[in-house]
Amino acid sequence: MSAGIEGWTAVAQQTELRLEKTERTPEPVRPNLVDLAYDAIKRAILENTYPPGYQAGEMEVARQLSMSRTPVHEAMTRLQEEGLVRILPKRGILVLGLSPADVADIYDVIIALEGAAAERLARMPGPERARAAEVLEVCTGDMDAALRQGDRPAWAKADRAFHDALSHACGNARLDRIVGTVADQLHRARMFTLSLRPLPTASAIDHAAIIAAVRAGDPEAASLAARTHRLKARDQLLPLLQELRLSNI
Amino acid sequence: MSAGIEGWTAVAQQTELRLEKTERTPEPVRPNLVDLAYDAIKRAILENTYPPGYQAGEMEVARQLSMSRTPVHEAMTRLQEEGLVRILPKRGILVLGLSPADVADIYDVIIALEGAAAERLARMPGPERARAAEVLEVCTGDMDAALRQGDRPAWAKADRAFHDALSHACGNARLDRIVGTVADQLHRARMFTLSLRPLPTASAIDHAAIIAAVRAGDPEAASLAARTHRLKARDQLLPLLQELRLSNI
DNA sequence: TAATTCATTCTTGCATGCAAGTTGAAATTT
DNA sequence: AAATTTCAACTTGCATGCAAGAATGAATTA
Repeated sequence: MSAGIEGWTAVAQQTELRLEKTERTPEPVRPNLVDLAYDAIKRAILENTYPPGYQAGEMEVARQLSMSRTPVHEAMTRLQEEGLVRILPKRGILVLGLSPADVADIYDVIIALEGAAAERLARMPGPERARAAEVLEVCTGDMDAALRQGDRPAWAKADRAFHDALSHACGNARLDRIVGTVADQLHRARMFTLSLRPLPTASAIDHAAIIAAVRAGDPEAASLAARTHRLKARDQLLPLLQELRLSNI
Repeated sequence: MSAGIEGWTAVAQQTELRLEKTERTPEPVRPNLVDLAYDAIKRAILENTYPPGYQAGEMEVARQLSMSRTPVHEAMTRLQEEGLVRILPKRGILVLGLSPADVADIYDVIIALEGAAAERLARMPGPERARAAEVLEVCTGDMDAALRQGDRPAWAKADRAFHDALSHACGNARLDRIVGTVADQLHRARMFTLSLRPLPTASAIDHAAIIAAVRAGDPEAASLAARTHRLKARDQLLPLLQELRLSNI
């Protein structure tokens, strides 16, 4: 499980958190404060504004978001369920880090589910497959473009878009949701090592293989390609994390 | 996604909900009311005390649990994330049903993840594999015993225990947690059709195959056996649900 | 009679109040 | 001086208060 760093000093003391509207929120017709708090805090964690080990009281976060404690409290509960923070009974929240073991676990889940998504996608009727393949190809194109310019953040964003599209297009909303949640957690680790890895030129080939299998309507091949792709990514990322000996991100 | 039944009459009007301690709760050193409410409501839904279409205000539920609205409110948010209820903006909560499509989606997720769990299990070092295999065998034994006595509920319970043990023993806490959540949702559908299905004598054989593959340390075979088992269950359950034309459970 | 408007009541979303529990340090003892 | 106890400030968990929004039904109009 997630291992937090107990004895850290709080770093992001007086940060101002923004309340922005994220896309993934279901249907925020009348946006409620809980969702706003949830999104803001989650973003702060994933973008390392709240680094692992950061400890804060609800009051403090509530002040930063200019709302009362109640919505923050609820948001924290949610975040704890996702494994991003731990609520220390009467001592506030602790932002958790990801150990290499955590990352490995997350990859297991993603590999299994994304494989299933690719398989499903390849089983869809032709027109839908073609449409999905086109979306995926656009993402891959964006990745190539970013790669040629050496723009790593843009590459990461396009890569993320590819994988989001993959699980989204498969038509299984639950699967999509779970993959999204788990991929969010991976995001931190990937961003952290983004500048340390060689430019991932191989990814484009992997993605092409997935797209081809989807186009061909070959579920087995699609699943295999998707899983292989993530496996390779995992085997590239994990040694880096262990080498860094940060042990936690 | 889950389709609720809009125009139902509330059935379980004055039910008294019990606050019992469930085993799955992480570490309830000092049990907080939110978890209590969450468990109680979830159990009520899964056991059909709150049937699909049941609509209730927070106040009402809070009274049944003899607590204030706040913990109930938080619990409802969690349950909505799991897809068990929908919060109707100012009209209370609606217990959702599972359409056959929902069940199919859930099976996709479980098949993928349980396959991964079995694979992981088969990759573990010998002693751990043996220990896990023994646990699994005990569950299978319980199933056989229940089957011989025609005790369907006992069989279902033992079957559940087998699958819980499988994902639990694989050592990936996140995977275990996700599978647990999703399997919970399946529980309703399975219980609903429990008396309508023929006695599932084939399950024992499937389980034996999984156990054998784990014992042999054959990840591929283990994964395949686990997935095949769930696939068969799905193909048996889904037609029944569609035939029942309840369309929602 | 049917449809529309209006008002009343109920319910939720969030803020705040209160009590229980925890932390950290001062004060006391050994 | 070290260890233990006591105490005060702070924080959370939950209850409650309040205001905004929605539903229901009455009253009015066509």
